[in-house]
Amino acid sequence: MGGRIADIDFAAPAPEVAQQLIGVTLLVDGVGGRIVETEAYDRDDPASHAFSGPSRRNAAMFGPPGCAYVYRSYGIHWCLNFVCRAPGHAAGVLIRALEPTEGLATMRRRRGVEDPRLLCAGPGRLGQALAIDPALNGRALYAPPFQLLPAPDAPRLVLVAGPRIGISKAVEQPWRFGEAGSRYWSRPFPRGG
DNA sequence: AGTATGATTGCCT
DNA sequence: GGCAATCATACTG
Repeated sequence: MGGRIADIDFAAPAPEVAQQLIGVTLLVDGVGGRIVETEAYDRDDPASHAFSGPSRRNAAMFGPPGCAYVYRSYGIHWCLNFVCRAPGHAAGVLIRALEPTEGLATMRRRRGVEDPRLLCAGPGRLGQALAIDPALNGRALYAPPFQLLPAPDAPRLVLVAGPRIGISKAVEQPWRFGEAGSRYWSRPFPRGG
């Protein structure tokens, strides 16, 4: 089916894609791990980069679903999103945390820390650990260097949800999702997990 | 042109 | 808990 990669339907609304992605293994050049935390951003979402219309930075969000949207955060970090819904809709899912499983030594070297819980816990840390950079902006997620591997135990995954982090608008929207009980979140969820 | 604001992190007290 | 780093974008004039 068009738009479907691994077990993910990128044509679906962002909150659904954000939940489908939990448990999926994300690798960039063979380095990465299981996605344990995501956030959804929709086109008509005051907290989204796409809310104010197309710009040079968010152009990838207005492109086809199933591609990467890479942006610079606070002038320092490179953060990775997956574009979803129809082309031009400009919805996306921010990948916020991984449970590291592949390329631990590489990620430790890139991050400069040993603790596996500090390698990919947060969008900026994840970007550094996976060497996310602007060259990946707009690239398809179904082709190298990206790999998305289905979660073998997806039906058994238990998810938690809560408000998104670091935003000032639409703060009450519970569009942050995580794998219940994971020790690799960027921050705890308010009540569950 | 100038100013304010971030989908953050790490270091400081 | 506070705050600097650092820069693209948005908003003001």
